[in-house]
Amino acid sequence: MSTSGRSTYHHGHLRSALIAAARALLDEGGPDAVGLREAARRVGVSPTATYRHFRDKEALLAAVAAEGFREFGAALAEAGRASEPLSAMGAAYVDFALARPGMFRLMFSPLIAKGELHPELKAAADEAFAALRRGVESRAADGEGQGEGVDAAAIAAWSLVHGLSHLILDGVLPRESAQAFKQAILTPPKGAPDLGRFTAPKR
Amino acid sequence: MSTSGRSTYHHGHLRSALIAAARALLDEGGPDAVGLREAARRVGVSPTATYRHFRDKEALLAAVAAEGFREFGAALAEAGRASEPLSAMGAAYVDFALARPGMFRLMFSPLIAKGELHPELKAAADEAFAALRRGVESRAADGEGQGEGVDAAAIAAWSLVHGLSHLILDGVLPRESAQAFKQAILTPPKGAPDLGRFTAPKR
DNA sequence: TGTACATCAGTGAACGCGCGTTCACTGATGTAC
DNA sequence: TGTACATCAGTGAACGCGCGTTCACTGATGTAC
Repeated sequence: MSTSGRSTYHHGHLRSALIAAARALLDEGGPDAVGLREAARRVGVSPTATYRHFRDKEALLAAVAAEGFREFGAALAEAGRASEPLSAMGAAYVDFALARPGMFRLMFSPLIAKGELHPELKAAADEAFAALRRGVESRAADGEGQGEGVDAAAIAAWSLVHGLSHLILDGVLPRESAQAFKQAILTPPKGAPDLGRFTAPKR
Repeated sequence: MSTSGRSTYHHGHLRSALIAAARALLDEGGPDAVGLREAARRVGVSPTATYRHFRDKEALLAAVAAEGFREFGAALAEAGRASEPLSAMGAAYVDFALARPGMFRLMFSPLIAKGELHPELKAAADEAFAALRRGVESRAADGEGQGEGVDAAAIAAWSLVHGLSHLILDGVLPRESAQAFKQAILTPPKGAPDLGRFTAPKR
């Protein structure tokens, strides 16, 4: 029952407890603030115990990021069921980034990009991105630009929300205006940006 | 003459040499790889000597980032003189990010965002952003959406190139396709995304 | 033209810190007979 | 129903590392007279 005042020698849910601790550190100080020792300390366990559950620090980070991608993907998928999927997903994207900056950064950190080493992470990330793509495709379907244009449209839309998220997160754009920005940018006042017009890139 | 095999007790250009070393570290391993000790080591000087020229590590990073912003601003300003300023500037933005990932990351790192503490950095950043804004304004001027729309348009265009840069840098989108992406996204095939149509956000 | 001396730009040793990881270990659990 | 024993999940001490920063210092430079 108590997390810190553990009385039994065996923890019981150490793996998930470590992930939770790592997430807390992530929230507090970003990816750089996550450490095996500190996570173990918070859980009330020796640093060594960590290695029962994770091969190394990177494995812990990968597990955390995988959780993040699963939640991210779920949020995007749900937004995709709205009446205006594209703008709802864009809003969901930015909301996620602003609500969990540390997690967002970790998810897109280059450390984690070595996907092959962490299949669980790769799967979760792939699915989140697939949800994103589905949203753009649904939109392109009732516009004119199909096939070719979809890739570029997806990339443009993705870049837009991703960039907006980062600019706010990094303190370049004011945080308070996030809502206004989102609405202004994501709900075109009719006849405005059709992102499905471009030619597709190679891949 | 020789940088490493220094014979004189006094270095002569230690400040700029440290900045250069820090830039090299930045290129090699990103912001986290920059350290006072390592920079000093590369210049062939004791760690302590650093403190003659920089109050602390953050001051060194700020000086480096300021250089980055000056070069960034110059590149943007030059692109702004092209026949299609907006797309030229977008291309210049992404080029800069891809050519100097470490610098780009440092420039937008939250550590540095405490602008007030580093006036030189703040000035350089402000000017770069002003150049960016001028580009968008020039475009909005010959379209219909003026005044109100400019802020949102600038933010949208900025978000687009910023997000694209990050997605490529982070290995989410393939690097090889950068050129194709840039062209597809930034040179609208006529009648496509007019980013000047939105209502302006609060600030 | 020479010299005293303040100022400037470095040195070298040391501090405390927190980190990831390895080692040999011990306490708890659960399964086979 | 009890017991032997393999397996599992932890402990505790130690490793080497590199970091930012401070201290008291010394060598070089340049200026005033």
